[in-house]
Amino acid sequence: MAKILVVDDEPDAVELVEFNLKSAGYEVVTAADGTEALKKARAHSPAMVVLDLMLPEVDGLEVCKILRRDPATSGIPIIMLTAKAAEIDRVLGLELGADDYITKPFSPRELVLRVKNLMKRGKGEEEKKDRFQLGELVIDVPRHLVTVQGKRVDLTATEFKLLTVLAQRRGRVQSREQLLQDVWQYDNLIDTRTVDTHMRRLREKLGRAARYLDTVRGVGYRFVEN
Amino acid sequence: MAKILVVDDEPDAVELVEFNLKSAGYEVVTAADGTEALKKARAHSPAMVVLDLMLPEVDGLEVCKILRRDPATSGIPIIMLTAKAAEIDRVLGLELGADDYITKPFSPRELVLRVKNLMKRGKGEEEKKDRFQLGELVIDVPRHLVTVQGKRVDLTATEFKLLTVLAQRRGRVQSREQLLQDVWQYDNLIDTRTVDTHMRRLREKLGRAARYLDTVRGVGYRFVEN
DNA sequence: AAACCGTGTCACGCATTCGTAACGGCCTTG
DNA sequence: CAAGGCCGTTACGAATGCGTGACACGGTTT
Repeated sequence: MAKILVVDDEPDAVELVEFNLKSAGYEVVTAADGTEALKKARAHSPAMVVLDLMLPEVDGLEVCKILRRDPATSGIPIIMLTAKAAEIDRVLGLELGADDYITKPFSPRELVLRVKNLMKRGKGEEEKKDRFQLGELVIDVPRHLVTVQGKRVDLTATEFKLLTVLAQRRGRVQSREQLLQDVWQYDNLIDTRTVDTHMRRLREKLGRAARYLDTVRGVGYRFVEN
Repeated sequence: MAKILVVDDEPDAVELVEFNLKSAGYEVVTAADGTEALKKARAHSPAMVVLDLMLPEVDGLEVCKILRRDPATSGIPIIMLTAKAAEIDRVLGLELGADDYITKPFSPRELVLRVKNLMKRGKGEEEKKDRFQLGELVIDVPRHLVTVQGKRVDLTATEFKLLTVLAQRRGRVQSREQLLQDVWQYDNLIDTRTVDTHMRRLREKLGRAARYLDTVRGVGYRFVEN
């Protein structure tokens, strides 16, 4: 999942944020001061930065500006943590373009919500297909609808996700582990054979359209290319 | 590129918005009060208006209404700037049809994103409907009125918003989190199960028309397509 | 003050869905 | 041809998701 850089000089604050973001399924990198933050931002190129305004030596504002100036990091969304509401205007408004802010003390849930929100917004720009059509099989992601020969097929949430993940990677074989990652998220506690069962249910429901789902013995599963 | 009219009485705010929109490649015209805004809207016929709600003399709501009434300007998309989340309902819902809103303080990048978004939608010709009719169910958004089989149904503000959000995205499944975002607005940290409760109340009040509201297990809710 | 309304949360129970184990067939390999 | 892995299939207990009723809280009305 996405990697997030958390910058704060108070270890307690870092830990709090880290714990909650990890619970939400994000990977977390931390830094305790401005220079370390800049170094790690370049090294890890995180998907987002959560940045405390008050930092020793190089403060948050500086870090923000520098990140924005460097083309390698200028695209990374930044959420500012600030103690004073009065500073908000400067943070958001002025030359440094933070994308959102949270005033301390903040609720962990709120933080996670804002992070998710920003993540989604960022994705909006990259194009991802939300509709697939192969012969008699149609997959409509936003409508959560699958039809075979015009007839609606009722899939459960996991079946649907499994199908779309395979469809999005059409032609490429996906190992069971890969599928567990992408369909079941990071729940690695699951038996790989579970995938088989779901594939079976999926094929059963798809009927004749099941022929688009290949089994690659010893490797995994694949959605046929055309 | 497209021309955008920015209306705000605080010079700092205007400058901020202007700078960011220009950076994004738009041409910008500014106005500091309502009458100036109306004058410039007619003179330049901009492709979009970014309009502060709080203005001296003629306020943003008035400007919005007048722009909508005049055929020469009624087609121009309007983005409202507002300080209070509570005002959002009035802005979007009621007699004046603003196309989007941003609460202050806002991130410049968010503003630009929304502007781009609206620009695209204008081209896409997807118009936001303010009246829905599906069999015996009629939803009149500007009038805040819902009828089933000609009989009026009293909905609370949240119920109504929930219904209209679903209706506007007819056919597409909306996750609980999505609905919390769009119905309950940003600031709230609400349990996702709350959505269920409101759905239940909504269905109860809608009676037989409740069949238009699908539950998609493991995913969210959906207003049926036809 | 009392009553009411709109709202958010909780707990319970049911139905569906999920994950796993077990078995048996098929393909591969030697 | 036999053995061993790999996969499809079946069945079943566990877990989950959702609808529902009840309740608490704050704001407004009576």
